[in-house]
Amino acid sequence: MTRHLITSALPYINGIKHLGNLIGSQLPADLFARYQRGRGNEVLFLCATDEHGTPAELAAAKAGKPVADYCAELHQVQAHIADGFRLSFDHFGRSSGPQNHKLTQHFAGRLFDMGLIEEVAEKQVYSNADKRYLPDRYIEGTCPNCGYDKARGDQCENCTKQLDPTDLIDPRSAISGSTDLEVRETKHLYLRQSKLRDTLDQWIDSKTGWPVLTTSIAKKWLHDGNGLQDRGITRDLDWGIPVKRGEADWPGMEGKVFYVWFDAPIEYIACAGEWAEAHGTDWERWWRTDKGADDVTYTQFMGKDNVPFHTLSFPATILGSDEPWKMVDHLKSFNYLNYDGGQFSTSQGRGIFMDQALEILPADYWRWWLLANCPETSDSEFTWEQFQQGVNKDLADVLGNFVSRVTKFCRSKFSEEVPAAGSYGPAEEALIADLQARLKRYEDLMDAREVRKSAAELRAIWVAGNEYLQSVAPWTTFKTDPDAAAAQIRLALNLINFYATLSAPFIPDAAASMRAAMHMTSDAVWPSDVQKALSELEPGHVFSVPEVLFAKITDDDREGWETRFAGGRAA
RNA sequence: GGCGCGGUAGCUCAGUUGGUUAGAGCGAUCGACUCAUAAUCGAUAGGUCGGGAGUUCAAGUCUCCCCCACGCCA
Repeated sequence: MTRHLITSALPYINGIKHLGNLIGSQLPADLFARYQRGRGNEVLFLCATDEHGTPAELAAAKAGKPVADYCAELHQVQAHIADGFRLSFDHFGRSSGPQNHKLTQHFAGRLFDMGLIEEVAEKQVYSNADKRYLPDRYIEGTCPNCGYDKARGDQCENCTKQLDPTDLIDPRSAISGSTDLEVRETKHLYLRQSKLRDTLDQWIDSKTGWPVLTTSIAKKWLHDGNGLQDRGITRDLDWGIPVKRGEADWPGMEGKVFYVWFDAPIEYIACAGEWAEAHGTDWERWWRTDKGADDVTYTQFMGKDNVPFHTLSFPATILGSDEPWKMVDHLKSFNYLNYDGGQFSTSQGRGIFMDQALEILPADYWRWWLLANCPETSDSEFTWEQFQQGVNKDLADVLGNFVSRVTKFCRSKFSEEVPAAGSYGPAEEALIADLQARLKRYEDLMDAREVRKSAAELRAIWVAGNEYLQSVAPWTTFKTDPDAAAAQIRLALNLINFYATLSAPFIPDAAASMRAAMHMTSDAVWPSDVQKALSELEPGHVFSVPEVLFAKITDDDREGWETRFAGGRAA
């Protein structure tokens, strides 16, 4: 039995995520977690909300709530929706939790001791009206280059010129519009990750089997221009983890907090602590190589925008601490899912959001289509027509209808019991051999975290059942040799169970329905031996004809949704 | 502008270290079957592999240039 630590990139707290966010990290992570559990391996699957930073503060202010209350509320909302999508986190934590406070402060102190943190004095824009320092992108003004009057302090979106806030003409706060701004000098901590460049470079070189996307992004940041740059890890904000050196105060850093990118990945570890606390168990055997985590395989899932933090910043934090923390073994990154010719956009409310998706269809529909079409090697695209076609064909026609035709045939010609007569012959042996080979391919692809190809192989396994039925044609056999037909349908009934177990990582609800229809009460066991698995249902075993597993998406449904989701999301 | 990932059948995508007639699913057409959610199964058609040049006995697969789309630029 192997042990798998699995984390999904942490969704930011300021609202409900869209399907592009879902397929970029949480859903493939869940697929892998469910698969590994299905194989009988030990899994710890963690995720959490990423709660600190200016956007959270602003969202809370907009909602008229204290930021802590706002985050607590949105955490519940996100947890509920995650549950709706059947994301099987062992723990869904919060980066604002006490464990993360302590651990983040520990890492900062440790990095300081190792000479990897320095204090830097820098100038920042302070808004008297907002009573806060403004991040560059929250300062607007006229671009000195092109005259665009809504240029941001980091870059002009019109002419793309990169700017400093002080370059702007007539700068104003993007939050309040106030022009009562002043430049103040403030001190911040910088993580000297440039000192770790060679270490990180070698570490990444030692990894094989990572997506090209992952390594190419990491390498670019390591070698581009002047190489890896040091980064500020503190901010002048109220909402965050107070800057401390371990448990001690940090002179000169009073009133400052750690920057969100520093504390968020540390939550991966703290989240295990939260989980352990809730279950009265030990988390260090998952995270400390000196305490049993040596045999853990750690896989991270994330969208490509998160790759630099996971390949460089977070490893710099861990390696820099010179403590025996578990490092990531496999870093699976995804491209973006587009929506109908453009991007999904949280800020513009463009696309389909997780709560809306669940309002119109069961989770399995989304899980299947998103995983089978995930943006694995390049950006991919969601269109309603393709979604409708894909779901109807794969789930309703190929899999769902298979269950229907088999159970209903048996009920009408025999009974709602597994028929006993006849025995498996050459056709059945051939099918079993074929399935054994396909199962091996499926396992290999799933082990390699090849999402699309795994879905394609699973679908081919479903198709094999239809091919078999079509070739042996029990409805014809029945007329001349009912015993042979009985054996054929006995095999087909067993296939339903077989499919349920294999498909559960993709479509857990439907898989459960299939097992329930077959009156399976024990936990599913991975069907490593196909021959054995297809004899699991004994003659006389009672089953039920289930409700339609997947109702089809009609053209009317599709057109209605196309219209409903054509505009932005109503605020 | 720099860099990154792509540009393969109508659509969505596979194509190891260059090597026999470039593959899959969907869609389309034709046929088979009738147990089933008008489902299933089979067959057929469809590509000068973005464009050009080069290396090679041989390039979708390597080199150079160009075009297009998307993304990143702390």
